[in-house]
Amino acid sequence: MRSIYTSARMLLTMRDADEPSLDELLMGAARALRRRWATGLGPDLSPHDARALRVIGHHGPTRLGVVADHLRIAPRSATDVVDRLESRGLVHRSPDPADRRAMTVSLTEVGESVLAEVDEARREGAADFFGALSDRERASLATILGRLDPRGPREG
Amino acid sequence: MRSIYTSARMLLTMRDADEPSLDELLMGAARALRRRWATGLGPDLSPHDARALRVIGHHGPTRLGVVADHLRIAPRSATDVVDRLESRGLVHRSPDPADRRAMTVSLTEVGESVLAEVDEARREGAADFFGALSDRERASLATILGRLDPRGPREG
DNA sequence: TCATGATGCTGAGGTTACCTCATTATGAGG
DNA sequence: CCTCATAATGAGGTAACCTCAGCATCATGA
Repeated sequence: MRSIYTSARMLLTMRDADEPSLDELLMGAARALRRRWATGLGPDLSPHDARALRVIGHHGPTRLGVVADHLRIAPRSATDVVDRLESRGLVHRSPDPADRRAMTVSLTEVGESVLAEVDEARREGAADFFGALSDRERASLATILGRLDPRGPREG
Repeated sequence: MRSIYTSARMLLTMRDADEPSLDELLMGAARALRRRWATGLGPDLSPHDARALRVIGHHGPTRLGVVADHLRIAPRSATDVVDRLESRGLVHRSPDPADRRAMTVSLTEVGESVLAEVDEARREGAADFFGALSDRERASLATILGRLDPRGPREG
């Protein structure tokens, strides 16, 4: 209990006022990386649509509901997202052979190549972004970030 | 079976498939912190409105246009944001004494106390989130994140 | 000093990406 | 086979943006 007040709390509250705090640094870095990725996408594909493309491409033939889960949107909204991608020729629907109620979505050839570009730009952006760090720093960063609890305070 | 190569590129591209990459770790950590903050806000204040409240509270009497700049929205949209906060009694408009075209926005007493709560929840959320780390790890994380370029690749 | 153009806010109206609810078709268990 | 759950989608609504136009005011320079 003492450590909350003697260490963690101190480090987080008694810093110099003009230095960014840890949370600002973290959010700033995330924002910078997101911006870099977004500019790499070009004007024709929103980050959200790119994400949908990645989900579908990674998953293979994907049910609409699965797309919704991964994008954290309502199932009904996945229909619209897929409609949009389909109208641009990036994906196509097929009936799910295992369940005649369901549709699966897959990438078209155009979709595959667009996804390859997106993935490459993304990988390149990340490599460039983290390229400012040394190998040791990258390893250290990965270790530390890995120790942060990605779940809420009281969930698991 | 991984090779002896440990260069930067290798670290970024030849990781184990089930281990999250550095960019995933970073975005995951940012998302976790954002979620923690959002749940602390309660259902009555969106993250965006909370941000507006912080901008106004930190700035003192703030022109609508300044609010727009900080929220990265069009000036016209700042009017709506301030309308909403005003209708909830959190801020009030006053004419700008230096420019009779302009309005400034300030926190009401209620706004001050809501902002104090928001700030406290935010600070607490961050302290709790980074509390999983040791002092050394926090210091190291701050140093490393500080070395990442928050600007784009070719801007400054 | 006054015409001219820029600036600050807001009314009007449009777009977009969500949402809920209802409907249709199908699956799955008593 | 009857009933309930589930998958996708049509219909319709909402919230948060946007642009454009308009009004008041400021700033400039002839």
